[in-house]
Amino acid sequence: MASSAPELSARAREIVAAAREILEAEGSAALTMRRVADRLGIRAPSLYKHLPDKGALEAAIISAGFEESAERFEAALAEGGEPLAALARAYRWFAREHPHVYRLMTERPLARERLLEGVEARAAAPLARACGGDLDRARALWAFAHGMTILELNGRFPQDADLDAAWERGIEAFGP
Amino acid sequence: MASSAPELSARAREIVAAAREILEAEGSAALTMRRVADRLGIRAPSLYKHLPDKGALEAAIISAGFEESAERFEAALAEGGEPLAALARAYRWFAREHPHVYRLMTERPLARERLLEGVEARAAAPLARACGGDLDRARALWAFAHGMTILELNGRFPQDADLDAAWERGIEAFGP
DNA sequence: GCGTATGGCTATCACTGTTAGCCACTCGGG
DNA sequence: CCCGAGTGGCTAACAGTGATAGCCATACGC
Repeated sequence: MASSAPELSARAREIVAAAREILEAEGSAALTMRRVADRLGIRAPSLYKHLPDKGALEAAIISAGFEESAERFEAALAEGGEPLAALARAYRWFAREHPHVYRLMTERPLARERLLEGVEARAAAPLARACGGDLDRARALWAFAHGMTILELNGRFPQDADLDAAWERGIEAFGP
Repeated sequence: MASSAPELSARAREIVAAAREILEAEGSAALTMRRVADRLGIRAPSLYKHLPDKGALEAAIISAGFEESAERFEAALAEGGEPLAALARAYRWFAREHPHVYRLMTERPLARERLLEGVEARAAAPLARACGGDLDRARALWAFAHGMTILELNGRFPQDADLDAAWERGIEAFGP
Protein backbone atom coordinates (compact mmCIF):
# COMPACT_ATOMS: atom_id res chain seq x y z
CA MET A 1 0.00 0.00 0.00
CA ALA A 2 1.48 3.30 -1.06
CA SER A 3 1.84 5.78 1.77
CA SER A 4 -0.23 8.86 1.18
CA ALA A 5 0.86 12.46 1.35
CA PRO A 6 1.36 13.84 4.87
CA GLU A 7 -1.05 16.52 5.97
CA LEU A 8 0.07 20.03 5.15
CA SER A 9 0.63 22.68 7.81
CA ALA A 10 -1.32 25.92 7.58
CA ARG A 11 1.73 27.68 6.16
CA ALA A 12 2.22 24.91 3.63
CA ARG A 13 -1.35 25.40 2.47
CA GLU A 14 -0.66 29.09 2.00
CA ILE A 15 2.32 28.18 -0.14
CA VAL A 16 0.23 25.79 -2.20
CA ALA A 17 -2.40 28.50 -2.66
CA ALA A 18 0.24 30.94 -3.91
CA ALA A 19 1.62 28.30 -6.24
CA ARG A 20 -1.78 27.59 -7.66
CA GLU A 21 -2.44 31.26 -8.31
CA ILE A 22 0.76 31.50 -10.29
CA LEU A 23 0.03 28.31 -12.16
CA GLU A 24 -3.50 29.31 -13.07
CA ALA A 25 -2.45 32.77 -14.14
CA GLU A 26 0.72 32.03 -16.05
CA GLY A 27 1.11 28.32 -16.62
CA SER A 28 3.58 25.76 -15.43
CA ALA A 29 6.64 27.47 -16.89
CA ALA A 30 6.06 30.31 -14.43
CA LEU A 31 5.65 27.96 -11.48
CA THR A 32 9.10 28.20 -9.95
CA MET A 33 10.05 28.04 -6.32
CA ARG A 34 11.41 31.58 -6.48
CA ARG A 35 8.19 32.92 -7.96
CA VAL A 36 6.14 31.19 -5.29
CA ALA A 37 8.38 32.56 -2.58
CA ASP A 38 8.27 36.05 -4.08
CA ARG A 39 4.50 36.07 -3.95
CA LEU A 40 4.67 35.31 -0.23
CA GLY A 41 7.40 37.86 0.43
CA ILE A 42 9.97 35.27 1.42
CA ARG A 43 12.97 33.56 -0.23
CA ALA A 44 12.85 30.30 -2.07
CA PRO A 45 14.86 28.23 0.42
CA SER A 46 12.36 29.06 3.14
CA LEU A 47 9.73 27.08 1.27
CA TYR A 48 11.64 23.95 2.12
CA LYS A 49 10.87 24.47 5.80
CA HIS A 50 7.28 23.64 4.95
CA LEU A 51 7.39 21.32 1.94
CA PRO A 52 9.96 18.70 1.00
CA ASP A 53 10.27 19.73 -2.64
CA LYS A 54 8.52 21.14 -5.68
CA GLY A 55 6.86 17.81 -6.35
CA ALA A 56 4.93 18.08 -3.11
CA LEU A 57 3.66 21.46 -4.24
CA GLU A 58 2.49 20.03 -7.53
CA ALA A 59 0.99 16.99 -5.87
CA ALA A 60 -1.06 19.21 -3.57
CA ILE A 61 -2.40 21.14 -6.55
CA ILE A 62 -3.17 17.91 -8.36
CA SER A 63 -4.98 16.48 -5.36
CA ALA A 64 -7.11 19.60 -5.16
CA GLY A 65 -7.77 19.35 -8.88
CA PHE A 66 -9.01 15.79 -8.49
CA GLU A 67 -11.29 16.78 -5.65
CA GLU A 68 -12.74 19.75 -7.45
CA SER A 69 -13.32 17.84 -10.64
CA ALA A 70 -14.85 14.96 -8.68
CA GLU A 71 -17.30 17.40 -7.11
CA ARG A 72 -18.22 18.66 -10.55
CA PHE A 73 -18.72 15.15 -11.90
CA GLU A 74 -20.86 14.13 -8.95
CA ALA A 75 -22.98 17.23 -9.30
CA ALA A 76 -23.38 16.59 -13.02
CA LEU A 77 -24.72 13.11 -12.35
CA ALA A 78 -26.96 14.30 -9.55
CA GLU A 79 -28.73 16.77 -11.79
CA GLY A 80 -30.36 14.03 -13.79
CA GLY A 81 -30.63 14.01 -17.57
CA GLU A 82 -28.40 12.07 -19.90
CA PRO A 83 -25.47 11.12 -17.67
CA LEU A 84 -22.74 10.78 -20.29
CA ALA A 85 -23.50 14.13 -21.86
CA ALA A 86 -23.65 15.77 -18.45
CA LEU A 87 -20.32 14.24 -17.46
CA ALA A 88 -18.72 15.33 -20.71
CA ARG A 89 -19.92 18.87 -20.14
CA ALA A 90 -18.52 18.86 -16.63
CA TYR A 91 -15.21 17.42 -17.81
CA ARG A 92 -14.85 20.01 -20.50
CA TRP A 93 -15.88 22.77 -18.16
CA PHE A 94 -13.26 21.90 -15.59
CA ALA A 95 -10.49 21.78 -18.17
CA ARG A 96 -11.52 25.10 -19.68
CA GLU A 97 -11.82 26.74 -16.30
CA HIS A 98 -8.47 25.43 -15.07
CA PRO A 99 -6.42 24.58 -18.15
CA HIS A 100 -3.03 24.70 -16.47
CA VAL A 101 -4.20 22.60 -13.56
CA TYR A 102 -5.73 20.12 -15.98
CA ARG A 103 -2.44 19.93 -17.84
CA LEU A 104 -0.52 19.40 -14.63
CA MET A 105 -2.93 16.63 -13.70
CA THR A 106 -2.54 14.76 -16.95
CA GLU A 107 0.73 15.56 -18.67
CA ARG A 108 2.97 13.29 -16.62
CA PRO A 109 2.74 9.93 -14.93
CA LEU A 110 0.91 10.47 -11.64
CA ALA A 111 2.95 10.55 -8.45
CA ARG A 112 0.17 8.63 -6.76
CA GLU A 113 2.04 8.13 -3.51
CA ARG A 114 2.09 11.90 -3.06
CA LEU A 115 -1.63 12.44 -3.59
CA LEU A 116 -4.30 12.56 -0.96
CA GLU A 117 -5.64 9.09 -0.63
CA GLY A 118 -8.65 8.24 -2.72
CA VAL A 119 -8.83 11.39 -4.80
CA GLU A 120 -8.02 9.67 -8.07
CA ALA A 121 -10.60 6.96 -7.47
CA ARG A 122 -13.21 9.49 -6.45
CA ALA A 123 -12.73 11.45 -9.65
CA ALA A 124 -12.95 8.26 -11.71
CA ALA A 125 -16.03 6.85 -10.01
CA PRO A 126 -18.80 8.95 -11.59
CA LEU A 127 -17.89 7.89 -15.11
CA ALA A 128 -17.68 4.24 -14.12
CA ARG A 129 -21.09 4.59 -12.55
CA ALA A 130 -22.55 6.33 -15.58
CA CYS A 131 -21.26 3.47 -17.69
CA GLY A 132 -23.05 0.97 -15.50
CA GLY A 133 -19.78 -0.61 -14.49
CA ASP A 134 -18.75 -1.33 -18.08
CA LEU A 135 -15.14 -0.35 -17.52
CA ASP A 136 -14.01 -0.84 -21.10
CA ARG A 137 -16.59 1.65 -22.21
CA ALA A 138 -15.70 4.00 -19.37
CA ARG A 139 -12.02 3.90 -20.31
CA ALA A 140 -12.74 4.47 -23.97
CA LEU A 141 -14.94 7.41 -23.09
CA TRP A 142 -12.36 8.88 -20.77
CA ALA A 143 -9.74 8.54 -23.48
CA PHE A 144 -12.04 10.34 -25.90
CA ALA A 145 -12.77 13.14 -23.44
CA HIS A 146 -9.14 13.58 -22.48
CA GLY A 147 -8.05 13.50 -26.11
CA MET A 148 -10.57 16.16 -27.12
CA THR A 149 -9.60 18.28 -24.16
CA ILE A 150 -5.85 18.15 -24.41
CA LEU A 151 -5.75 18.40 -28.18
CA GLU A 152 -7.89 21.50 -27.93
CA LEU A 153 -5.74 22.97 -25.16
CA ASN A 154 -2.66 22.30 -27.27
CA GLY A 155 -4.17 24.00 -30.28
CA ARG A 156 -3.98 20.85 -32.33
CA PHE A 157 -7.35 21.10 -34.05
CA PRO A 158 -7.72 23.51 -36.99
CA GLN A 159 -8.86 26.96 -36.00
CA ASP A 160 -12.17 26.52 -37.76
CA ALA A 161 -12.89 23.02 -36.44
CA ASP A 162 -16.35 22.59 -34.94
CA LEU A 163 -15.34 21.00 -31.67
CA ASP A 164 -18.86 21.00 -30.28
CA ALA A 165 -19.78 18.74 -33.18
CA ALA A 166 -16.81 16.44 -32.56
CA TRP A 167 -17.72 16.16 -28.88
CA GLU A 168 -21.29 15.42 -29.84
CA ARG A 169 -20.12 12.78 -32.26
CA GLY A 170 -18.06 11.03 -29.62
CA ILE A 171 -20.71 11.14 -26.95
CA GLU A 172 -23.38 9.70 -29.19
CA ALA A 173 -20.96 7.05 -30.47
CA PHE A 174 -20.48 5.78 -26.93
CA GLY A 175 -24.01 6.56 -25.87
CA PRO A 176 -26.66 4.11 -24.74
CA MET B 1 1.59 32.07 -44.47
CA ALA B 2 3.94 30.76 -41.83
CA SER B 3 7.51 30.41 -43.00
CA SER B 4 8.71 26.85 -42.81
CA ALA B 5 11.87 25.48 -41.22
CA PRO B 6 15.08 26.11 -43.17
CA GLU B 7 16.82 23.06 -44.58
CA LEU B 8 19.30 21.47 -42.24
CA SER B 9 22.97 21.08 -43.11
CA ALA B 10 24.53 17.62 -43.06
CA ARG B 11 26.11 18.36 -39.69
CA ALA B 12 22.80 19.60 -38.34
CA ARG B 13 21.20 16.33 -39.39
CA GLU B 14 23.89 14.44 -37.49
CA ILE B 15 23.07 16.52 -34.44
CA VAL B 16 19.37 15.79 -34.81
CA ALA B 17 20.14 12.09 -35.14
CA ALA B 18 22.18 12.14 -31.94
CA ALA B 19 19.42 14.03 -30.19
CA ARG B 20 16.82 11.53 -31.29
CA GLU B 21 18.91 8.62 -30.05
CA ILE B 22 19.13 10.20 -26.64
CA LEU B 23 15.42 11.03 -26.63
CA GLU B 24 14.35 7.55 -27.66
CA ALA B 25 16.65 5.87 -25.17
CA GLU B 26 16.16 8.07 -22.12
CA GLY B 27 13.25 10.42 -22.62
CA SER B 28 12.95 14.14 -22.88
CA ALA B 29 14.49 14.91 -19.50
CA ALA B 30 17.78 13.53 -20.82
CA LEU B 31 17.61 15.56 -24.00
CA THR B 32 19.92 18.43 -23.11
CA MET B 33 22.23 20.35 -25.37
CA ARG B 34 25.22 19.15 -23.36
CA ARG B 35 24.20 15.53 -23.67
CA VAL B 36 23.73 15.87 -27.41
CA ALA B 37 27.12 17.55 -27.76
CA ASP B 38 28.77 14.88 -25.61
CA ARG B 39 27.48 12.17 -27.86
CA LEU B 40 29.11 13.90 -30.82
CA GLY B 41 32.36 14.57 -28.98
CA ILE B 42 31.97 18.34 -29.04
CA ARG B 43 30.86 21.06 -26.60
CA ALA B 44 27.34 22.35 -26.27
CA PRO B 45 27.95 25.86 -27.63
CA SER B 46 29.22 24.38 -30.89
CA LEU B 47 25.75 23.04 -31.57
CA TYR B 48 24.59 26.60 -32.07
CA LYS B 49 26.81 26.89 -35.13
CA HIS B 50 24.43 24.47 -36.81
CA LEU B 51 21.05 25.02 -35.19
CA PRO B 52 19.54 28.20 -33.81
CA ASP B 53 18.31 26.67 -30.54
CA LYS B 54 16.95 23.61 -28.83
CA GLY B 55 13.53 24.20 -30.29
CA ALA B 56 14.90 23.63 -33.78
CA LEU B 57 16.27 20.30 -32.62
CA GLU B 58 12.91 19.28 -31.25
CA ALA B 59 11.09 20.54 -34.31
CA ALA B 60 13.30 18.41 -36.54
CA ILE B 61 12.52 15.33 -34.48
CA ILE B 62 8.83 16.16 -34.53
CA SER B 63 8.86 16.64 -38.30
CA ALA B 64 10.48 13.25 -38.72
CA GLY B 65 7.92 11.76 -36.37
CA PHE B 66 5.09 13.13 -38.48
CA GLU B 67 6.61 11.76 -41.65
CA GLU B 68 7.23 8.32 -40.18
CA SER B 69 3.78 8.06 -38.70
CA ALA B 70 2.26 9.29 -41.95
CA GLU B 71 4.06 6.50 -43.82
CA ARG B 72 2.66 4.00 -41.35
CA PHE B 73 -0.85 5.35 -41.70
CA GLU B 74 -0.68 5.32 -45.48
CA ALA B 75 0.63 1.76 -45.48
CA ALA B 76 -2.13 0.70 -43.10
CA LEU B 77 -4.78 2.06 -45.46
CA ALA B 78 -3.10 0.56 -48.50
CA GLU B 79 -3.23 -2.93 -47.06
CA GLY B 80 -6.99 -3.05 -47.33
CA GLY B 81 -9.24 -4.42 -44.62
CA GLU B 82 -11.24 -2.37 -42.18
CA PRO B 83 -9.57 1.05 -42.46
CA LEU B 84 -10.34 2.43 -39.00
CA ALA B 85 -9.07 -0.64 -37.22
CA ALA B 86 -5.95 -0.67 -39.38
CA LEU B 87 -5.29 2.99 -38.68
CA ALA B 88 -5.79 2.50 -34.98
CA ARG B 89 -3.30 -0.36 -34.99
CA ALA B 90 -0.78 1.77 -36.85
CA TYR B 91 -1.32 4.70 -34.49
CA ARG B 92 -0.86 2.57 -31.44
CA TRP B 93 2.14 0.86 -32.96
CA PHE B 94 3.93 4.11 -33.67
CA ALA B 95 3.37 5.41 -30.15
CA ARG B 96 4.56 2.18 -28.57
CA GLU B 97 7.60 2.02 -30.79
CA HIS B 98 8.56 5.66 -30.20
CA PRO B 99 6.91 6.70 -26.96
CA HIS B 100 9.18 9.63 -26.24
CA VAL B 101 8.90 10.94 -29.76
CA TYR B 102 5.14 10.59 -29.57
CA ARG B 103 5.12 12.53 -26.34
CA LEU B 104 7.27 15.26 -27.81
CA MET B 105 4.89 15.46 -30.78
CA THR B 106 1.79 15.87 -28.66
CA GLU B 107 2.58 17.25 -25.25
CA ARG B 108 2.91 20.90 -26.19
CA PRO B 109 1.33 23.29 -28.64
CA LEU B 110 2.97 22.65 -32.00
CA ALA B 111 5.60 25.10 -33.21
CA ARG B 112 4.15 24.74 -36.69
CA GLU B 113 6.33 27.43 -38.21
CA ARG B 114 9.38 25.32 -37.37
CA LEU B 115 8.12 22.10 -38.94
CA LEU B 116 8.75 20.89 -42.45
CA GLU B 117 5.91 22.14 -44.55
CA GLY B 118 3.00 19.78 -44.95
CA VAL B 119 4.05 17.08 -42.52
CA GLU B 120 1.20 17.70 -40.11
CA ALA B 121 -1.37 17.64 -42.91
CA ARG B 122 0.13 14.50 -44.40
CA ALA B 123 -0.11 12.67 -41.09
CA ALA B 124 -3.70 13.80 -40.65
CA ALA B 125 -4.87 12.92 -44.16
CA PRO B 126 -5.24 9.13 -43.89
CA LEU B 127 -7.71 9.35 -41.03
CA ALA B 128 -9.74 12.02 -42.79
CA ARG B 129 -9.82 9.80 -45.85
CA ALA B 130 -10.81 6.74 -43.86
CA CYS B 131 -13.66 8.76 -42.40
CA GLY B 132 -14.88 9.64 -45.86
CA GLY B 133 -14.28 13.32 -45.23
CA ASP B 134 -16.50 13.37 -42.14
CA LEU B 135 -14.13 15.61 -40.18
CA ASP B 136 -16.15 15.62 -36.97
CA ARG B 137 -15.91 11.87 -36.86
CA ALA B 138 -12.22 11.97 -37.75
CA ARG B 139 -11.50 14.43 -34.95
CA ALA B 140 -13.46 12.42 -32.41
CA LEU B 141 -11.59 9.30 -33.44
CA TRP B 142 -8.24 11.02 -33.25
CA ALA B 143 -9.11 12.30 -29.79
CA PHE B 144 -10.02 8.78 -28.73
CA ALA B 145 -6.80 7.32 -30.14
CA HIS B 146 -4.62 10.01 -28.64
CA GLY B 147 -6.38 9.74 -25.31
CA MET B 148 -5.93 5.97 -25.16
CA THR B 149 -2.31 6.32 -26.18
CA ILE B 150 -1.20 9.08 -23.87
CA LEU B 151 -3.15 7.82 -20.88
CA GLU B 152 -1.50 4.46 -21.33
CA LEU B 153 1.95 6.02 -21.73
CA ASN B 154 1.35 8.02 -18.59
CA GLY B 155 0.31 4.94 -16.65
CA ARG B 156 -3.11 6.36 -15.96
CA PHE B 157 -5.13 3.19 -16.51
CA PRO B 158 -5.19 0.56 -13.78
CA GLN B 159 -2.50 -2.07 -14.11
CA ASP B 160 -5.05 -4.76 -14.83
CA ALA B 161 -7.11 -2.78 -17.32
CA ASP B 162 -7.81 -4.58 -20.58
CA LEU B 163 -6.72 -1.86 -22.97
CA ASP B 164 -7.19 -4.00 -26.04
CA ALA B 165 -10.84 -4.21 -25.09
CA ALA B 166 -11.10 -0.47 -24.56
CA TRP B 167 -9.51 0.19 -27.96
CA GLU B 168 -11.90 -2.29 -29.52
CA ARG B 169 -14.81 -0.59 -27.82
CA GLY B 170 -13.82 2.79 -29.19
CA ILE B 171 -13.16 1.63 -32.70
CA GLU B 172 -16.45 -0.15 -32.97
CA ALA B 173 -18.26 2.82 -31.45
CA PHE B 174 -17.00 5.05 -34.24
CA GLY B 175 -17.10 2.32 -36.83
CA PRO B 176 -19.25 2.17 -39.95
C1' DG C 1 49.25 33.38 -50.70
C1' DC C 2 45.81 35.61 -48.66
C1' DG C 3 40.98 36.58 -46.95
C1' DT C 4 37.10 34.62 -45.36
C1' DA C 5 33.84 31.35 -43.91
C1' DT C 6 33.44 27.24 -41.02
C1' DG C 7 33.27 24.99 -36.88
C1' DG C 8 35.36 24.14 -33.02
C1' DC C 9 36.63 26.13 -28.15
C1' DT C 10 36.41 28.63 -23.23
C1' DA C 11 34.21 31.71 -20.23
C1' DT C 12 30.17 33.38 -18.82
C1' DC C 13 25.24 34.62 -17.96
C1' DA C 14 20.65 34.16 -16.00
C1' DC C 15 17.89 30.85 -14.48
C1' DT C 16 16.30 26.24 -12.25
C1' DG C 17 15.69 23.13 -7.88
C1' DT C 18 17.96 22.32 -3.79
C1' DT C 19 21.20 22.13 0.43
C1' DA C 20 24.02 23.86 4.29
C1' DG C 21 24.43 26.61 7.81
C1' DC C 22 23.33 30.73 10.43
C1' DC C 23 20.26 33.55 13.27
C1' DA C 24 16.18 35.80 15.45
C1' DC C 25 12.13 34.97 17.64
C1' DT C 26 8.74 32.62 20.49
C1' DC C 27 7.17 29.70 23.89
C1' DG C 28 7.02 26.09 27.65
C1' DG C 29 9.22 24.30 31.94
C1' DG C 30 12.04 24.68 35.94
C1' DC D 1 12.79 34.96 35.17
C1' DC D 2 15.79 32.53 32.37
C1' DC D 3 16.90 29.17 29.27
C1' DG D 4 16.65 25.55 25.87
C1' DA D 5 14.34 24.12 21.93
C1' DG D 6 11.67 24.48 18.03
C1' DT D 7 10.08 27.51 14.21
C1' DG D 8 10.79 29.94 10.24
C1' DG D 9 13.17 33.13 8.20
C1' DC D 10 17.90 34.35 5.83
C1' DT D 11 22.47 34.23 2.71
C1' DA D 12 25.68 31.66 0.10
C1' DA D 13 26.38 28.18 -2.69
C1' DC D 14 26.09 24.07 -6.05
C1' DA D 15 25.10 21.50 -10.10
C1' DG D 16 22.61 21.61 -14.01
C1' DT D 17 19.79 24.14 -17.81
C1' DG D 18 19.69 26.93 -22.45
C1' DA D 19 22.16 30.35 -24.56
C1' DT D 20 25.74 34.22 -25.98
C1' DA D 21 30.28 36.46 -26.80
C1' DG D 22 34.43 36.20 -28.43
C1' DC D 23 38.66 33.70 -29.63
C1' DC D 24 41.16 30.68 -32.81
C1' DA D 25 42.59 27.03 -36.14
C1' DT D 26 41.64 25.01 -40.27
C1' DA D 27 40.27 24.86 -45.13
C1' DC D 28 38.91 26.66 -49.35
C1' DG D 29 38.19 30.03 -53.25
C1' DC D 30 40.21 33.97 -55.67
